Amino acid sequence: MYVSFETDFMLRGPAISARDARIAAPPRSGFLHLAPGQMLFHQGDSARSIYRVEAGAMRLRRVTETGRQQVIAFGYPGDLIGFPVGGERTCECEALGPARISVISLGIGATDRTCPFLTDAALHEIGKMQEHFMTLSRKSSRQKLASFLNVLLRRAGKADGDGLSVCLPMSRADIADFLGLRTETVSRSFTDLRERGLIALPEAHDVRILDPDGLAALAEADD
Amino acid sequence: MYVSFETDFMLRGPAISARDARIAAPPRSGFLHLAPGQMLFHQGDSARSIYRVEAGAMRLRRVTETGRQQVIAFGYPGDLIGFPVGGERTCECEALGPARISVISLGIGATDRTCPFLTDAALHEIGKMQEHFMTLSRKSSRQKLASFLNVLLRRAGKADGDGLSVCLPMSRADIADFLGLRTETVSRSFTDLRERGLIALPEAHDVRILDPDGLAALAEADD
DNA sequence: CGCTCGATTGAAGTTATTCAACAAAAGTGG
DNA sequence: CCACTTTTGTTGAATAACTTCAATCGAGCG
Repeated sequence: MYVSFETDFMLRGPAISARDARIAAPPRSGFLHLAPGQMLFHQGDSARSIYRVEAGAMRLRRVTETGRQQVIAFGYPGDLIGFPVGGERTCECEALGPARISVISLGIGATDRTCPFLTDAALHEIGKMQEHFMTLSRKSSRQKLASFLNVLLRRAGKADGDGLSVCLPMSRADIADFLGLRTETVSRSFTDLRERGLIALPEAHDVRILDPDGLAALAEADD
Repeated sequence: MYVSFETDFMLRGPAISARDARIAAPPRSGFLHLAPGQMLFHQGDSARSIYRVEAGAMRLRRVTETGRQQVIAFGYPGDLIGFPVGGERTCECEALGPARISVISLGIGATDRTCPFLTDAALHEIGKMQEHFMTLSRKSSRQKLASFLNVLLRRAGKADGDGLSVCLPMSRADIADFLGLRTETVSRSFTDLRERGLIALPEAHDVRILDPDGLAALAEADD
């Protein structure tokens, strides 16, 4: 979950491209049930699989040699996570709450039918990451938060009475780390959006979206 | 070119993984010679190929529906650029100076030998983009610039007498856009690095690296 | 030679961060 | 189940950082 609305691909499974209808869904070698805080994988783990989030939410975080940390993405149902680079996981992944994960084995052969699937998935991942670049740069703190909530709304928004609401399974610190801000700034931005009448915060991890259009407009605004 | 030091992969060509030695270099259907400012492709172009920069430098820029622009990456010799997502280019690409580009056709079949190549390339691209996330977030302007110069030094650094130098084919505005800053801030950061004795600027587009270790230390510092 | 564009610098204004205090929620152990 | 501790979230005030607006400088070009 970066800042992308292209959920169709991930939710429906791999695209069956017209130019090769033989591409099928990849084999799933099993399901995992994770407890809150449980690690799915660590940075540097050798890997021959990727994962699909089936339920719950995951946090992907990358750490540099110097100890600098950065939340790279959040994994929501339908998201593929854990793309191995050079046969290794490039970040660590932790469950934010109870989560169900399906394992997609990448097999061993180059002509394996998983290859086109993996290629397509990796290319879509690139597109989603590019979207996230647009959010990280040149936006104010409240615009970043508005963008973030906007994406979450489309990915995990639920009808709530006559309105919409989003649950935030991650901490303020996680959100701050993801958006390149401090937790205090995130907190202030939440307050800001609330005072502007765009959202309501019945609880810290439960956001009611009062003005979806206004939120989207703020997220994409040029000023 | 994001913020990655993993140049080996790109420079040597596709990795010949031990588990499938049949993976070969992809077919190259031709070379292109671009003039300064010439576009290689536009956002939204349909695509069945990727490109490899052979000489020169390219700028990749993404534009939103609202007109917001963002420099996503720079393409240096050895870099693969133009990964199509859903059969379309997701950004526009312009030559920063005279450039030579090789075209890598992605063929039409799923079992084509280009698939493992493309998969590997896309996965490496993901890793490089993750590195760039580390630079965009939570770094000061001079740390961002130091990181940028540090990468350029490793990608395009040349021995210059008894020292090192880097040529910057892009404008200050491009650098600012890439790092999520303003041109004035980039300019001030250059001055800052110069006054700290880390670099010298004989000309605006010609940087001498006086203290490579100090530059690298600043780029990764926690303070 | 004069023009234009890109780069730099200055000063003021805005925004985010830092440090600190407090409040609220979650976890712990009796 | 309640008191206690710890963690997490919010808010305030001061500082630092980046941006904005404006002016200047210099290189490239007609």
